[in-house]
Amino acid sequence: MRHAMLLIPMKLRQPAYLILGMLRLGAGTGYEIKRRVEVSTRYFSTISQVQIYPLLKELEQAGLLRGQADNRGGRRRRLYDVTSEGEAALVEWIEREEPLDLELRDVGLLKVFFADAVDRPQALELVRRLRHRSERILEDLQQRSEGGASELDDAGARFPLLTLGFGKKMHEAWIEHCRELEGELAQ
Amino acid sequence: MRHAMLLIPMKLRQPAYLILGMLRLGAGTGYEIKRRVEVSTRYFSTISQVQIYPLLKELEQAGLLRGQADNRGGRRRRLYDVTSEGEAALVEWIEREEPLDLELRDVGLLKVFFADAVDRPQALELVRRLRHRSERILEDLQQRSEGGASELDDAGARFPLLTLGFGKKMHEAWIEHCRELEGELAQ
DNA sequence: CAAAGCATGTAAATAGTTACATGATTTA
DNA sequence: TAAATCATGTAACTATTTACATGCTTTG
Repeated sequence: MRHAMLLIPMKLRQPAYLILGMLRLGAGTGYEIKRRVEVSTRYFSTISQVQIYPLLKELEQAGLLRGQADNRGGRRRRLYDVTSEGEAALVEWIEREEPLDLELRDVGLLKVFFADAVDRPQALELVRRLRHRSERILEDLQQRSEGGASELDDAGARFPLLTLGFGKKMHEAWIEHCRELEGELAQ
Repeated sequence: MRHAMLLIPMKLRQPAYLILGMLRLGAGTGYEIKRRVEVSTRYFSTISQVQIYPLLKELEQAGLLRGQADNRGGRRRRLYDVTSEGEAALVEWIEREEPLDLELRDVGLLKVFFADAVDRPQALELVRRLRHRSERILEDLQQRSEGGASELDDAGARFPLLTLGFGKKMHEAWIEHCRELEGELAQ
C-alpha cells in the first residue's frame, strides 16, 4: 500500500518540455523563459508569452516545478525551478522512443513551387529574396555562436551551442542553392 | 457607377493560395488537392482534408474558382479549376512584397538543445536518430526527383521539381553535420 | 467479395496568435 | 523624466488536428 502519491507520468506536450528544459538551465520567471527562447531556440521551437504562465502553474501543481514568490519591490514576480520529478520527466522525454517530428513551413518555398505562374524576372527575384533571407538568418546565427555563448552554456551546458550548427549548415546550403538557381534563371 | 462587381482583392491566407496554386497545375477535386500536397509540398506546406472543402466553397463564391459537379456513377464529386481572377490572385500573392515567413519546428533539435540533461551515450543516440531521419527524408526526396517528376510538371511546370533541391541540400548538410557530432561525442 | 482507394462531410478539442491592459523598475 | 525593460495577465479570435461517419468504385 502506498501512502504517498504515485507520480503517473502525465502526458505533457512540447511547450511543457520547452519550459522544463529552459528552467533546468537555470531558475527563472515566465518572462525570462520567453526571453531565453527568443535568443536560443527561436529558429526551431517557439512559445508565446500567453502560453507560458498557465503552463507554469500546471507544472507547479504537478510537482514538476517549484515556484516561489520573489517580488522586487512592488513588482511581483514568481521564480521557478525544476524539481527532481521535473528533471526526470525531461530526461524521459529526451530519451523517449518516438518519431522526432520535423515540420517546416515555408511561404517562400511554396511561392517558388508555384512560380511557373509568373514570368522569369519575377521568379528570379523570388529566389533572390529567399537567398537574402537565408543570409540574414545565417548572420544572426553566426553572431550568436561568437559572442552569444553567454548565459546558457555558462552553466556547463554545451548542447545549446551545438544546435546552432544545424541552422548554419542549412542556410549555407540554401544560399549556395539559390545562387545556382539564380544563375540558371538569368540564363 | 459600376453595374458589375469590383473584385476587391480579398485577403486570403496561405491555405487558400495552396489550393489555388495546386488547381492552377490542373483541375481537380478536394481529394485530389490533398493528394497532390502529400506528394509534393508536404515538406514545406501542408493542409488537412478538413480545411479544404469549406475553403473550396469560399473560393468558388469569391469567383476565384469554378466548380462543377462531375459525379462518377453514384459517387458525387466536384471538380474545380481556377478562373482568371483566381490566377490573378495567385500571381499577386507570389509577387507580393511581404516577408517570406519561414518556420521550422523540430522536436529533434529541441531535444539536442537540452541534451546536457542526459548522459553521453543517450545524446549520441539522439544525434544518430536525427541523422537517420534526414537520411530517410533525403531518400524520399531523391526518389521523387527521379521517377516522380510525374503529373505535376507534365503540364509544363518546372518549378515544383526545383523546390526538391532545397530539401535535398538541407538534409545532405544535416547528415554531414550529424556525422561530425557523432564523431565528437564518441570521442 | 474483401480491401484499398475515392470523395465529402460533421463535431469537438486543442493549439496558437493578436491585441490589449496594467503597473512596477531601471536606464539614458 | 521619458523610454526601455521587467512581469503578468485577460479576451477574442483563428488555425489546426483528431476522430468519426458515410457511401461509392476499383482492384486483387
